Amino acid sequence: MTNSVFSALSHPLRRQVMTLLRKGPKTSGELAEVFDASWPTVSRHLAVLKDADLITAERKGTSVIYRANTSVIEDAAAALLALVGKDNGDDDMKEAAE
Amino acid sequence: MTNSVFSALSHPLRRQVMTLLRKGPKTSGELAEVFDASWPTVSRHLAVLKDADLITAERKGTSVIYRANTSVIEDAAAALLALVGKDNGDDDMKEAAE
DNA sequence: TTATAAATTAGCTTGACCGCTAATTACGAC
DNA sequence: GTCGTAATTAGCGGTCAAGCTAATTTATAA
Repeated sequence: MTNSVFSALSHPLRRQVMTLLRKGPKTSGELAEVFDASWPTVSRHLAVLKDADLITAERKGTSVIYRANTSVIEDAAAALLALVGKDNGDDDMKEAAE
Repeated sequence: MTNSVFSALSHPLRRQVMTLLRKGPKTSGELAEVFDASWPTVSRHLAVLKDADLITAERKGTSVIYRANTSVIEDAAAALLALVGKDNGDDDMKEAAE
Protein backbone atom coordinates (compact mmCIF):
# COMPACT_ATOMS: atom_id res chain seq x y z
CA MET A 1 0.00 0.00 0.00
CA THR A 2 2.64 2.50 1.02
CA ASN A 3 4.69 0.35 -1.26
CA SER A 4 2.87 1.39 -4.39
CA VAL A 5 2.86 5.03 -3.36
CA PHE A 6 6.63 5.27 -3.35
CA SER A 7 6.88 3.22 -6.53
CA ALA A 8 4.44 5.55 -8.19
CA LEU A 9 6.39 8.60 -7.10
CA SER A 10 9.68 7.11 -8.26
CA HIS A 11 9.08 8.24 -11.84
CA PRO A 12 9.82 11.88 -12.74
CA LEU A 13 6.89 12.16 -15.11
CA ARG A 14 4.50 10.96 -12.46
CA ARG A 15 5.84 13.38 -9.89
CA GLN A 16 5.41 16.16 -12.39
CA VAL A 17 1.83 15.09 -12.94
CA MET A 18 1.26 15.41 -9.21
CA THR A 19 2.78 18.88 -9.31
CA LEU A 20 0.49 19.91 -12.15
CA LEU A 21 -2.56 18.55 -10.39
CA ARG A 22 -1.66 20.50 -7.29
CA LYS A 23 -2.82 23.65 -9.05
CA GLY A 24 -6.16 22.08 -9.89
CA PRO A 25 -7.95 19.26 -11.73
CA LYS A 26 -6.92 18.48 -15.30
CA THR A 27 -8.16 16.20 -18.04
CA SER A 28 -6.10 13.36 -19.43
CA GLY A 29 -5.67 15.28 -22.65
CA GLU A 30 -4.44 18.42 -20.95
CA LEU A 31 -1.88 16.37 -19.06
CA ALA A 32 -0.83 14.43 -22.14
CA GLU A 33 -0.13 17.67 -24.01
CA VAL A 34 2.43 18.72 -21.44
CA PHE A 35 4.77 15.80 -21.98
CA ASP A 36 6.83 14.59 -24.89
CA ALA A 37 5.65 11.05 -24.32
CA SER A 38 2.83 9.60 -26.38
CA TRP A 39 -0.75 9.85 -25.18
CA PRO A 40 -1.03 6.15 -24.27
CA THR A 41 2.20 6.38 -22.30
CA VAL A 42 0.91 9.27 -20.23
CA SER A 43 -2.37 7.45 -19.81
CA ARG A 44 -0.60 4.44 -18.34
CA HIS A 45 1.33 6.65 -15.95
CA LEU A 46 -1.97 8.10 -14.80
CA ALA A 47 -3.24 4.57 -14.25
CA VAL A 48 -0.25 3.87 -12.01
CA LEU A 49 -0.93 6.98 -9.95
CA LYS A 50 -4.59 6.08 -9.71
CA ASP A 51 -3.68 2.55 -8.66
CA ALA A 52 -1.63 4.02 -5.84
CA ASP A 53 -4.60 6.19 -4.89
CA LEU A 54 -2.53 9.30 -5.42
CA ILE A 55 -5.10 10.65 -7.87
CA THR A 56 -8.77 10.13 -8.62
CA ALA A 57 -10.46 9.92 -12.01
CA GLU A 58 -13.90 11.20 -12.86
CA ARG A 59 -15.57 10.90 -16.23
CA LYS A 60 -17.07 14.17 -17.48
CA GLY A 61 -18.56 13.76 -20.92
CA THR A 62 -15.88 12.55 -23.28
CA SER A 63 -13.11 13.70 -20.99
CA VAL A 64 -11.71 12.24 -17.81
CA ILE A 65 -10.83 14.67 -15.06
CA TYR A 66 -7.99 13.85 -12.70
CA ARG A 67 -7.55 15.24 -9.21
CA ALA A 68 -4.76 14.87 -6.64
CA ASN A 69 -5.66 12.82 -3.59
CA THR A 70 -4.01 14.94 -0.95
CA SER A 71 -4.65 12.65 2.01
CA VAL A 72 -2.60 9.81 0.56
CA ILE A 73 0.27 12.20 -0.13
CA GLU A 74 0.12 13.44 3.43
CA ASP A 75 0.14 9.87 4.71
CA ALA A 76 3.28 9.13 2.72
CA ALA A 77 4.94 12.26 4.08
CA ALA A 78 3.97 11.21 7.58
CA ALA A 79 5.50 7.78 7.00
CA LEU A 80 8.73 9.47 6.00
CA LEU A 81 8.77 11.76 9.00
CA ALA A 82 8.11 8.77 11.23
CA LEU A 83 11.34 7.33 9.87
CA VAL A 84 13.17 10.33 11.21
CA GLY A 85 11.33 10.27 14.49
CA LYS A 86 9.51 13.53 13.93
CA ASP A 87 6.20 11.87 14.63
CA ASN A 88 5.69 9.09 17.14
CA GLY A 89 9.18 8.28 18.21
CA ASP A 90 8.26 4.89 19.65
CA ASP A 91 9.72 1.46 19.12
CA ASP A 92 7.52 -0.49 16.75
CA MET A 93 6.18 0.59 13.41
CA LYS A 94 3.09 -0.64 11.77
CA GLU A 95 4.00 0.23 8.21
CA ALA A 96 7.50 -1.04 7.85
CA ALA A 97 6.49 -4.61 8.59
CA GLU A 98 4.63 -4.94 5.35
CA MET B 1 18.30 13.06 -6.98
CA THR B 2 14.85 13.07 -5.41
CA ASN B 3 14.28 10.50 -8.09
CA SER B 4 16.58 7.92 -6.56
CA VAL B 5 15.26 8.60 -3.07
CA PHE B 6 11.74 7.53 -3.98
CA SER B 7 13.05 4.60 -6.01
CA ALA B 8 15.11 3.48 -3.04
CA LEU B 9 12.13 3.71 -0.72
CA SER B 10 9.90 1.81 -3.13
CA HIS B 11 11.17 -1.54 -1.85
CA PRO B 12 9.71 -2.91 1.41
CA LEU B 13 13.00 -4.39 2.58
CA ARG B 14 14.75 -1.08 2.09
CA ARG B 15 12.08 0.80 4.01
CA GLN B 16 12.41 -1.70 6.81
CA VAL B 17 16.15 -1.13 6.86
CA MET B 18 15.46 2.56 7.31
CA THR B 19 13.14 1.74 10.19
CA LEU B 20 15.77 -0.44 11.84
CA LEU B 21 18.42 2.24 11.45
CA ARG B 22 16.15 4.78 13.07
CA LYS B 23 16.84 3.13 16.42
CA GLY B 24 20.57 3.42 15.91
CA PRO B 25 23.54 2.41 13.73
CA LYS B 26 23.87 -1.21 12.68
CA THR B 27 26.45 -3.31 10.87
CA SER B 28 25.77 -4.96 7.55
CA GLY B 29 25.77 -8.34 9.26
CA GLU B 30 23.25 -7.31 11.90
CA LEU B 31 20.96 -6.05 9.18
CA ALA B 32 21.44 -9.13 7.03
CA GLU B 33 20.43 -11.38 9.93
CA VAL B 34 17.05 -9.72 10.20
CA PHE B 35 15.88 -10.65 6.72
CA ASP B 36 15.17 -13.92 4.99
CA ALA B 37 17.09 -12.76 1.96
CA SER B 38 20.68 -13.81 1.42
CA TRP B 39 23.53 -11.69 2.67
CA PRO B 40 24.56 -10.43 -0.81
CA THR B 41 20.98 -9.47 -1.52
CA VAL B 42 20.75 -7.35 1.62
CA SER B 43 24.14 -5.88 0.82
CA ARG B 44 22.93 -4.74 -2.57
CA HIS B 45 19.85 -3.15 -1.05
CA LEU B 46 22.13 -1.26 1.31
CA ALA B 47 24.12 -0.08 -1.69
CA VAL B 48 20.94 1.29 -3.25
CA LEU B 49 20.09 3.19 -0.09
CA LYS B 50 23.63 4.51 0.13
CA ASP B 51 23.47 5.56 -3.51
CA ALA B 52 20.36 7.57 -2.72
CA ASP B 53 22.18 9.12 0.24
CA LEU B 54 19.55 7.76 2.59
CA ILE B 55 22.23 6.03 4.65
CA THR B 56 25.96 6.41 5.25
CA ALA B 57 28.54 3.64 5.54
CA GLU B 58 31.57 3.71 7.80
CA ARG B 59 34.19 0.99 8.00
CA LYS B 60 35.03 -0.08 11.56
CA GLY B 61 37.53 -2.90 11.56
CA THR B 62 36.10 -5.78 9.60
CA SER B 63 32.57 -4.49 9.94
CA VAL B 64 30.74 -1.73 8.14
CA ILE B 65 28.44 0.43 10.19
CA TYR B 66 25.38 1.95 8.57
CA ARG B 67 23.55 5.05 9.76
CA ALA B 68 20.38 6.75 8.58
CA ASN B 69 20.89 10.11 6.89
CA THR B 70 17.99 11.99 8.41
CA SER B 71 18.37 15.19 6.43
CA VAL B 72 17.71 13.47 3.11
CA ILE B 73 14.62 11.79 4.52
CA GLU B 74 13.37 15.12 5.76
CA ASP B 75 13.97 16.64 2.34
CA ALA B 76 11.90 13.91 0.72
CA ALA B 77 9.10 14.48 3.21
CA ALA B 78 9.25 18.19 2.48
CA ALA B 79 8.99 17.48 -1.24
CA LEU B 80 5.85 15.46 -0.60
CA LEU B 81 4.28 18.12 1.57
CA ALA B 82 5.06 20.70 -1.09
CA LEU B 83 2.93 18.59 -3.42
CA VAL B 84 0.01 19.11 -1.11
CA GLY B 85 0.74 22.75 -0.64
CA LYS B 86 1.66 22.46 3.02
CA ASP B 87 4.93 24.20 2.40
CA ASN B 88 5.38 27.03 -0.08
CA GLY B 89 2.12 27.08 -1.93
CA ASP B 90 3.52 29.01 -4.87
CA ASP B 91 3.35 28.41 -8.57
CA ASP B 92 6.63 26.98 -9.78
CA MET B 93 8.56 24.09 -8.34
CA LYS B 94 12.23 23.50 -8.57
CA GLU B 95 12.19 19.77 -8.04
CA ALA B 96 9.44 18.57 -10.30
CA ALA B 97 11.19 19.82 -13.40
CA GLU B 98 13.90 17.17 -13.13
C1' DT C 1 -26.63 4.63 -37.17
C1' DT C 2 -22.65 6.67 -38.30
C1' DA C 3 -18.95 9.66 -37.50
C1' DT C 4 -15.64 11.90 -34.55
C1' DA C 5 -13.01 12.97 -30.49
C1' DA C 6 -11.10 11.38 -25.89
C1' DA C 7 -9.03 7.95 -23.53
C1' DT C 8 -7.71 3.38 -22.44
C1' DT C 9 -6.30 -1.45 -23.52
C1' DA C 10 -3.58 -4.81 -26.20
C1' DG C 11 0.60 -6.44 -27.93
C1' DC C 12 5.36 -5.94 -28.44
C1' DT C 13 10.42 -4.90 -27.49
C1' DT C 14 13.92 -3.08 -24.59
C1' DG C 15 16.06 -2.28 -20.42
C1' DA C 16 16.16 -2.31 -15.47
C1' DC C 17 15.44 -4.68 -11.05
C1' DC C 18 15.50 -8.76 -7.80
C1' DG C 19 17.13 -12.87 -6.01
C1' DC C 20 20.36 -16.47 -5.88
C1' DT C 21 25.29 -18.79 -5.83
C1' DA C 22 30.12 -18.29 -6.53
C1' DA C 23 34.11 -15.51 -6.53
C1' DT C 24 36.62 -11.54 -4.66
C1' DT C 25 38.10 -7.83 -1.65
C1' DA C 26 39.12 -5.95 3.09
C1' DC C 27 40.53 -6.39 7.52
C1' DG C 28 42.33 -8.41 11.95
C1' DA C 29 44.62 -12.43 14.29
C1' DC C 30 48.18 -15.55 14.23
C1' DG D 1 52.38 -14.51 4.63
C1' DT D 2 48.08 -17.13 5.66
C1' DC D 3 43.81 -18.15 7.85
C1' DG D 4 39.06 -16.84 9.05
C1' DT D 5 35.39 -13.54 9.22
C1' DA D 6 32.81 -9.53 7.20
C1' DA D 7 31.13 -7.64 3.24
C1' DT D 8 30.83 -6.57 -1.54
C1' DT D 9 31.14 -7.64 -6.57
C1' DA D 10 30.31 -10.68 -10.64
C1' DG D 11 27.45 -13.31 -13.25
C1' DC D 12 23.02 -15.48 -14.34
C1' DG D 13 17.87 -16.32 -14.93
C1' DG D 14 13.37 -14.58 -14.15
C1' DT D 15 10.21 -10.99 -13.69
C1' DC D 16 8.46 -6.38 -14.15
C1' DA D 17 8.36 -1.45 -15.74
C1' DA D 18 8.52 1.85 -19.74
C1' DG D 19 8.02 3.23 -24.29
C1' DC D 20 5.96 2.81 -28.79
C1' DT D 21 2.04 1.76 -32.48
C1' DA D 22 -2.32 -0.19 -33.42
C1' DA D 23 -6.79 -1.53 -32.01
C1' DT D 24 -10.75 -0.81 -28.94
C1' DT D 25 -13.85 1.33 -25.75
C1' DT D 26 -16.79 5.45 -24.31
C1' DA D 27 -19.45 9.25 -25.13
C1' DT D 28 -21.20 13.31 -27.85
C1' DA D 29 -22.95 15.15 -32.25
C1' DA D 30 -25.02 14.82 -36.67
